Amino acid sequence: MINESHDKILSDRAQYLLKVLVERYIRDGEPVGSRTLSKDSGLDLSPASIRNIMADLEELGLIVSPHTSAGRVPTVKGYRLFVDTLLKVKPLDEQEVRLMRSHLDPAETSPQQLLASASGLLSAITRMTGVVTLPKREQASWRHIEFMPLAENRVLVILVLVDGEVQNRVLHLERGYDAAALQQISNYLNSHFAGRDLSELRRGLLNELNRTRESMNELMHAAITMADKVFQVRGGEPTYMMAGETNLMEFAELSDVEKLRRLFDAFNHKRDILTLLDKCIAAEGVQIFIGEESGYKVLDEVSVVSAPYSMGEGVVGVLGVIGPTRMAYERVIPIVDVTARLLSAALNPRK
Amino acid sequence: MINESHDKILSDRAQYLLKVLVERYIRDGEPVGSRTLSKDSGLDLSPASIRNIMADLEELGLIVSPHTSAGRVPTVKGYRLFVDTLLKVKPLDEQEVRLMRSHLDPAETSPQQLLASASGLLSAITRMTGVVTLPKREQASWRHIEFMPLAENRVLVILVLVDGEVQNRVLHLERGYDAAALQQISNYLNSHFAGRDLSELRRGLLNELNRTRESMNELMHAAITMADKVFQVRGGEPTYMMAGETNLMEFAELSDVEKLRRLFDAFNHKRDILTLLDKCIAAEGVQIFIGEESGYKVLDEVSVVSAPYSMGEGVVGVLGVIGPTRMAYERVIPIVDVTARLLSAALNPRK
DNA sequence: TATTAGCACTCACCTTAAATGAGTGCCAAG
DNA sequence: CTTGGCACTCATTTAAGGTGAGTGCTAATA
Repeated sequence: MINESHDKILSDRAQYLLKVLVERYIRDGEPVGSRTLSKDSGLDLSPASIRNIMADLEELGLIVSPHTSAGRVPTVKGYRLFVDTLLKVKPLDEQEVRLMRSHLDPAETSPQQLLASASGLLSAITRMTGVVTLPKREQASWRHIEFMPLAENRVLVILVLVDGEVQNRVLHLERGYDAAALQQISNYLNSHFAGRDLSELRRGLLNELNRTRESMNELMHAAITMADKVFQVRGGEPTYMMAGETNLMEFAELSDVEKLRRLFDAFNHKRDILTLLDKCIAAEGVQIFIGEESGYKVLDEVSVVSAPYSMGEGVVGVLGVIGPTRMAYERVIPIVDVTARLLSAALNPRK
Repeated sequence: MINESHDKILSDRAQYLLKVLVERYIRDGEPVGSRTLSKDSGLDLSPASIRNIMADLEELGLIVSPHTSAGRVPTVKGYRLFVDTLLKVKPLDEQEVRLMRSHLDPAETSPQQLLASASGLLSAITRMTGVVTLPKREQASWRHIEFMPLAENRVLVILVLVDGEVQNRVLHLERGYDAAALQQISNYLNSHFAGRDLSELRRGLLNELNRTRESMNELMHAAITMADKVFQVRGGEPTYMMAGETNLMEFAELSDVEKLRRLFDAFNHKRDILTLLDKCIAAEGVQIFIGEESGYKVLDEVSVVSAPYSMGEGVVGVLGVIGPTRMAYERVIPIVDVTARLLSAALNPRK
């Protein structure tokens, strides 16, 4: 009775059986029993022996049975072991990659459209939900700014970033400026600051403000405070693009309307999903959150497979796939990986 | 046996009973039987008499029983009669209107945001799905256009409309232009054509093209063909904003995942919904499509209540609510009506 | 003629019980 | 260590009976 099985290293055979079990469960979604496993494994073992091993696996918390007389199902820990050490990701074949590349054409008119294509592609190819976070732009630089008067002291700001993305917002000011004044302000900012990195811009502005404190005319002062306002509120809250949400309705484990509703609500509120995806932006390659690992209750029954993509210098966003824990990881992982690479390439036609 | 009931005019009493039945069914979603109706109606009639009348109503196709021993449920025809002649829409009380108005603040920074607020408001207040089509802009005029060179013969076009909305798109051209040339082109277009109505613009352009055929320098020619390109493809396909899709999951009649999936897919494909909503743009006030009336199979189980809204001169878009056929029309109708008015008012601060 | 009471009938829905069968744990023998 | 055997568990299925809401019809009543 000495508990020597507690941190017992899994035998190769046990690991192999876990692998077979997970694969089988992923394939058809039903608890797999000892007899099935015995046949499926190809090993020459009787169901009874399999049962012994399964008992070990259960003791280690890698599998559970949903109820007494059902087969076993992988736990999160089981999936984790599976994807971390048992899984063989077979690279996509050339033809698939070519197909994917054709959907992420760098000649696509705008980066925005590229991102939309990427999430659509992920969703279409995996038949699950594709998601792409919009680029963090702290280190992006802008190339042109334009101001335009609106009614009642409001000013429309148009900001063009180097990659051709256009942002616009409306500023409420204390006083109005006429078109000519605004034109001067635009000119001043464009000639002095265009091309600067957004994060270093504010420092530059403050410097300028100090340096020229006395000599400065009112217009320049206005220009600088206005620019400050613009870049202060930059971009609103970050967000993402999704595609294929409805695909998730096909999966039996989500066929409960209440669960679906919670999941979709989470998609709409975005906050949880975003903070989760943000964790991946630091990581190097593909990241996987299985079920409850994510830490969000709504995501208990789904897994997220993600990978960062880059633009210009560094990583700026994350893309991925959301689907049931019981997803075909060995397929999804390379798909996400390749999509991230292709997107990065498409976003950097220069290189 | 002479069929004199065939196009019999409904007695007042029968109509009244239909009204009570529909109201009751809307209230708690279950088939209503003769006994319930007898009590609910307030009339001093026994269930047996009610049954006779219900038989008449059924013969006229206004109600049906889902199965032999259930109560009766309104048919589409029944709902139609109900909303057309039986329904008393009570106007919203002052307080509600004030609340709604506060959510559609004309000081809202951009029209886009106003539309988003409107659909959000509709969804929040009805607990169903709110939808707002984006304005048709054929008659809108623009106030400023700007071109900016991108890599590889592509040009970024920024178009500012009079209401402050900004549109941008990318043109692929046969040859490249440098920043200076594009600047000249912008200047030319802005000084000659800004403020023109978009629909008459192309005519103006063609005239100009003919008038100055020989005397024209290459740049002007480029300007005109470019502008033509811009305004030709104006705006991509029309679309709409939605809010509260997930609210529909609460309704029992849509608790079937398969139905939900089809409905949500329809929302995503937009085409059917848009053509349906477009029909309403011509109508004066509130329009109602009940179930299959819409002509789209996916919408069989839902109703659409819509009203057009205006901006500047005429009607430019439609907003509305999508919910189960069994919705509280007497509440939804005034809500949609008022929202349309408030939105129109907010979009026309001048007037 | 309109209304009503009475009655037989239908049918969804619930409860109960029994049968089924996949799967398990454990033990003793190989 | 492996295996056959065996008793046991328990979700799932099937059948059967009971319940009750609701109906249509008929005949009596006002």
